[in-house]
Amino acid sequence: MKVTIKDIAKIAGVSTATVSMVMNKKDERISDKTRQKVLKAIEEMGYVPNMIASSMVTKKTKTIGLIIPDISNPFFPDVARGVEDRANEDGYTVILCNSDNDVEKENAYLSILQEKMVDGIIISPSSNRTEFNDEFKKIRIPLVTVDRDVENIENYGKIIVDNARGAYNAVRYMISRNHTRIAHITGPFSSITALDRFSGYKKAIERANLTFDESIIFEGSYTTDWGVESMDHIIEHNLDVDSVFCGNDMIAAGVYKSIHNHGLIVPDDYSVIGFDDVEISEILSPDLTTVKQPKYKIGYESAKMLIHMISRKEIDKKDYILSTELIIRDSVK
Amino acid sequence: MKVTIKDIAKIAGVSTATVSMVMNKKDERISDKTRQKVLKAIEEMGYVPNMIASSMVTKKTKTIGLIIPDISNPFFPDVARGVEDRANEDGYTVILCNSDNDVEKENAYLSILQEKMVDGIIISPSSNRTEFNDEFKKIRIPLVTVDRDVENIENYGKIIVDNARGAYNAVRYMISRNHTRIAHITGPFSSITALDRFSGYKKAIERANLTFDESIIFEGSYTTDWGVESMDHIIEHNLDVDSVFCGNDMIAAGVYKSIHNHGLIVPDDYSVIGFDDVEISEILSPDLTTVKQPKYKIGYESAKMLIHMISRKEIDKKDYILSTELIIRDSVK
DNA sequence: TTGAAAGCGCTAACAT
DNA sequence: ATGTTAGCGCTTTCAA
Repeated sequence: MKVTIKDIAKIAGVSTATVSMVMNKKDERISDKTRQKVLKAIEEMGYVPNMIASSMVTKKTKTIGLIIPDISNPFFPDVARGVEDRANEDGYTVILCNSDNDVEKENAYLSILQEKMVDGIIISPSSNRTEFNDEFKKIRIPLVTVDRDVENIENYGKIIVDNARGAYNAVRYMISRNHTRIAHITGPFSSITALDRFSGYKKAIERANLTFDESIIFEGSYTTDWGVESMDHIIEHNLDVDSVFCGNDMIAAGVYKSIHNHGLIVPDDYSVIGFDDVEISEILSPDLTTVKQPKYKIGYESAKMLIHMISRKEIDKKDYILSTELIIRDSVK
Repeated sequence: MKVTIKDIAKIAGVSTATVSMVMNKKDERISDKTRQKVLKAIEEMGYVPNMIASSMVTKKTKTIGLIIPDISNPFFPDVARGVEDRANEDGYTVILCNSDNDVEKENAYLSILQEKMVDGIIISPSSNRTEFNDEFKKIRIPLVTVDRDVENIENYGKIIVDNARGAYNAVRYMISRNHTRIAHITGPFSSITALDRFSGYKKAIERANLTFDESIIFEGSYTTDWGVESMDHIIEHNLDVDSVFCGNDMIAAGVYKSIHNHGLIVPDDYSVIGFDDVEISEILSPDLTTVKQPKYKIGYESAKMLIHMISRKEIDKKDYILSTELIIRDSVK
């Protein structure tokens, strides 16, 4: 039989109310003698408080939900880590949910989390989500969206990364190093991040009075394969290109591959810049110059904002825009 | 005000027991008319069942805890994903905990998880754990250990990977390709996996009647830096080595780096084999030959075993040993 | 400084 | 086929 607060009360010869108070450090006015008796009983019996029962009355589970597309995507582990670290600081625990960018799955998790009475939710919404008058609208607990922006939902917090500016700075850097024909290999334009990075690229090109050339824009997926394929095309068709700005580091890795496969050299033959700064950027040789996303910080700050919303019982509408940082390594001539 | 089962009962003009029954699909003997009334009320009121209250009586939270050293370590996201997928199949949700290989933190999570009344725990125990007569012994709920083995605890499940055999096969492969001076750059021998891989290496060397040479064993950490440092040493001291078997892929990445930095070529100058098969092994050029760990499967099977233990209410002691696979790519001559 | 007791929202045994 | 009711283990007034 599980030992409960009643057992402790009996052993210590006090009431359950007293035990509860010392457990929760609301024991300023409990005599030291009583406190010791209680503590001793707890120790001896190996009492483990039942937080479910406590949640029942306090209406707090000290749990938050984290919904992301896929923890296997190298972008998210650091985000998750940031969330967990911040949550942990305030005694929260986090439930991890992978949505696979599937709106159905996302909705399912959204409602399970609410049934489990989590105190709040952090979500990186599926890029396929088009209708927001559904599950999202029904959410009555604190919510913060991350990374991908979502229109039409109210009463929620928002952490975003300034992708456009990150891209802009990267391309400007290339231009400052005398590159004039900068290709852009990007992820799908159905994703807002890809769109934003593209717009930053374009703006930098135009501001520098270079000609924007659609034929050296390669829209595809955020994968190594897409990087290889696009770069193969550039090299084999002998396109007039001196450098390439990649939508993310995976694409950049593919670009490296293609360049090496053709017996060419980074940055001598082509300069390359990536985006994200995942682990691989320091593994590639030469080390990849890339736009660093504050992944850990994204997670950390979103948890911070959420917890703030939870404890203030008020909705904190302020958006939080995080900026990127250009990490200059060795892939630009 | 939150709507509760009572409200639904009132609106539908039935008892809470009835509502409960239709909610839980235990409604074979509820008339169709009543069921419809209930369903309609639930729909109209936007009723969200309170699972905490239900856990209170059923003693099941449908939640499992997952304790790993660090989700940012590229080995774990796939494991976590496997756990979540299997858990999800049976309606379980998972709480993610990062221990940082810190026994204190691990113990803290172990007790929090029990307070939260999780139905079971999957843990990749800290390699620093030496005493098992502590928190571990006190655990009264289903538990399965993963990846790292732990002695002296009973009543738990166990998923292990045959590291020794994986290493053995890798080294044998190198030998079959006429390598005779195979260096081994490995992680810390405080970790059982490093020890096992080393023993596999040694066995392969000895079985082939090659001489085991301690001076080409480099024990350090599972990092790129350690790979660079060790390989630099090998090259700069001109050690008699024709190939290197690495304790993991990060080390192999460092080895590549060092080789490239010295203007040498993989595999022409040195053949290289890694361990784990994380994403980077396909990003390195040439593609890295490596020993693949079934990361996703490790997670999936551990969750499967755990859920089995949970639902059978009996402890399933059988260990489950997963094997590795040598993925032959282009880094061995 | 401490205890008694109500009640959180639900399920399950027992009635009807 | 459906309703009544007693808890589950805790916290929190309110009394003493």
